[in-house]
Amino acid sequence: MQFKDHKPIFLQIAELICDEILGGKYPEGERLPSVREYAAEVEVNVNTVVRSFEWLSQKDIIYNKRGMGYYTSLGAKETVRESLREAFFQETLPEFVGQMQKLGITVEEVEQAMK
Amino acid sequence: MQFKDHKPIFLQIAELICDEILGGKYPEGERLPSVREYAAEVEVNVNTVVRSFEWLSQKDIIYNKRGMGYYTSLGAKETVRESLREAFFQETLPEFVGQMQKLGITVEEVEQAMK
DNA sequence: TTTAGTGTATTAGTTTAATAGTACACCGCA
DNA sequence: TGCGGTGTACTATTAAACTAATACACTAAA
Repeated sequence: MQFKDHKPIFLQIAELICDEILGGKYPEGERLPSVREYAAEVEVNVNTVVRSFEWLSQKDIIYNKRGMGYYTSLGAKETVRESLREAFFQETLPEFVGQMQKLGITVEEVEQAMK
Repeated sequence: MQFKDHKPIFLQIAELICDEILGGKYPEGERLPSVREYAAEVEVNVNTVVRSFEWLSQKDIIYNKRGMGYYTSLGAKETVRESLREAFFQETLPEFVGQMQKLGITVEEVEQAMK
């Protein structure tokens, strides 16, 4: 897997899993691949995936069953969706608008480029 | 100065200088503060500012006069502007649109939030 | 009970960014 | 010439992220 260099890999993996949950790959209560499997899949060290899973656990997106593995929490999809929507409107959008103003880019230019 | 933790400080400083050039603070051919001055201003180590200045030199945005200091290049403002516009249309905008689609956010919602 | 697959814990080493302090060559100017 | 301000080079240290390898307790299933 390709990672961007400016952001910790374990966070990029956590976000990837969020995207997969959002895309329906792991329905609520579904078991995720083990840390060793996932590490092999994205070609990364096991410890890095452990950090990603712990990060997601802390956000109540997944949880652990001792000796069995990690499972998606109830309402995980909605949790992820809400979390990302909030980040979009509170951070991404203002940043986006700020850049537009700074560079003198009009709404029309954006609409034109979006096609 | 406040720095974000996920991005190298020397890059954030370089971008800050780009913004200042864009804002007209350092016209073409104008001398920048010395590395020591700038380091004191943003409360950072001298070596970090050195890296920022070297990074900007490599992009032909500023240049060095031996024993005298750094100066903005001819066309620096336009160089910065073009560079940022390209990044906007090639990276920021596609990423923005991708997030909208992923989260099911409509153009109307964005327009509403922008007010 | 044994076995294989879980997560977890620990230790060690590498890399990159940043800090800190020092020394040096260059330049303008008094 | 000599002084003070430039950038530059160098070494050392710290912290975070990542890699690597190992050991261990837990669980389900044979």
